[in-house]
Amino acid sequence: MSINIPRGTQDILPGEVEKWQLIERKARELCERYQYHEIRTPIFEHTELFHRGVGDTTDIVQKEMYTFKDRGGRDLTLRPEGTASAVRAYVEKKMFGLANQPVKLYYMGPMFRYERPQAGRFRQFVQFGIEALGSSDPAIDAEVISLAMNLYKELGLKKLRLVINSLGDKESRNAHREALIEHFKPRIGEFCSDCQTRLEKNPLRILDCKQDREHPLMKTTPAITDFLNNNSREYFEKLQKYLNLLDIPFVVDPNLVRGLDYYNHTAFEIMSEAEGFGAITTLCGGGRYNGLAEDIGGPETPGIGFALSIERFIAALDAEGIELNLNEGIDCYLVSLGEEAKEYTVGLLQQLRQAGFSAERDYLDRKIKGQFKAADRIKAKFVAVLGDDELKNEVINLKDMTSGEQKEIKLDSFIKVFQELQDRGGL
RNA sequence: GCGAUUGUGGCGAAGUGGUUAACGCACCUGAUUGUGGUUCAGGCAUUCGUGGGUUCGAUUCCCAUCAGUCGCCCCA
Repeated sequence: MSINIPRGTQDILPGEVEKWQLIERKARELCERYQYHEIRTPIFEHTELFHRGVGDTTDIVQKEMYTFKDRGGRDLTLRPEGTASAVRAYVEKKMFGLANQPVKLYYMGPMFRYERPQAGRFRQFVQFGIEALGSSDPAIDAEVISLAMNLYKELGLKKLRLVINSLGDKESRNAHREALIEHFKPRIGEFCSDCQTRLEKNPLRILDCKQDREHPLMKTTPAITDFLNNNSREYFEKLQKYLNLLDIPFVVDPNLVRGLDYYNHTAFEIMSEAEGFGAITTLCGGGRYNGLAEDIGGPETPGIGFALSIERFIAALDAEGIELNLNEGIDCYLVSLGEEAKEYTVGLLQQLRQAGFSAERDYLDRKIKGQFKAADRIKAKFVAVLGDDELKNEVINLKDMTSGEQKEIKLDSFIKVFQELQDRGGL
């Protein structure tokens, strides 16, 4: 029996990996423009970090973590998300003391959650995320959102839906929480068992329940918007003003509740509205997490960020039928006939590559026909044929594969002629 | 954790309780002894996911198991 890939993981093969590379390149380039700088943190952390950072009541911590003990008995966990690590590093490396403030970071890499895989959900998946630490200006909330939106747009996504909400500050949240409990308590028996346990632990999550969506009480829930104190309300209004200023369309959804405990004030989600997308449409999620740094043992620090999955990004591109501009094809394929010519093309191939061209040759002792087929298959723009005749006359036959034209070129000037050819774009 | 569904060559996909398991694509060879994308002819499964059972006989029936896919919960 051969061994196969672990459940919920993927091999990304050549042909598909180019999409990843393009998105990764775009993301880095965009971060550069926005002045977010990469941070690389370990793929595993002390389990405690996620208990404190992500929150004990979350599904992630309760049932989705890859937790293990190392040989020294340390309790470690493969990171299920990126924010906790980034903030841990921020605190541990005392980045709050840097001259450059706010601290703007980005990361890209694999995350791990033990879940049943389905469309858009994996056990190992790749997130790109950014974090802005040290500013509580709603303008930076807008900046964070705009970076995500721009990344999607620059790669061609159109069917996007940005949903925002405010969870308010601590005071607002508590007031809302009390109101929710009061609202649901009298008839909580009519709700699903999950919601019944949510009532005391985290009543906000009831709003997210899909099972009880039709219950009459769900239509009259006290909205967080009505419980925002002046400070929170003002913050939310400013954010909306900035989003309008940036021409970023959005809808306010008072029921938007993010699954992680650390969020307050701004919460947002970007979803794909493409037809034929799977059941999971969330491409990107994020929000403000003032207080998280403190929970981890650092100074009081405001922060905001998002995370998006590359897998879902690609799924959205595919769903919208967007062809990425991946440069395909190689510059030159060398066909050789006979042992002597073959030896010669080994050197020629090297020269082409050193001159900056993508070039390939046959390594399977194929006949000329087979070599041409191979050249065609990898979309060679040109094929250079070197046989005994050419070698004798010190020439090489260069064929333009799009036009079919063929020309004899002096062997010793081949690289130079080939270079000139590129500027003209053909024979 | 729960549910549905699928598992036949490199890929897609028929099929039947019984000597040789369709077909398409891809690939290889030749027609064309040094020129690709077209055509034609040939070639390409000694595990029909794995293990067990029923049977004279199972790829087809039953059970178990593993894996994939999709959905629920929740999330990126």
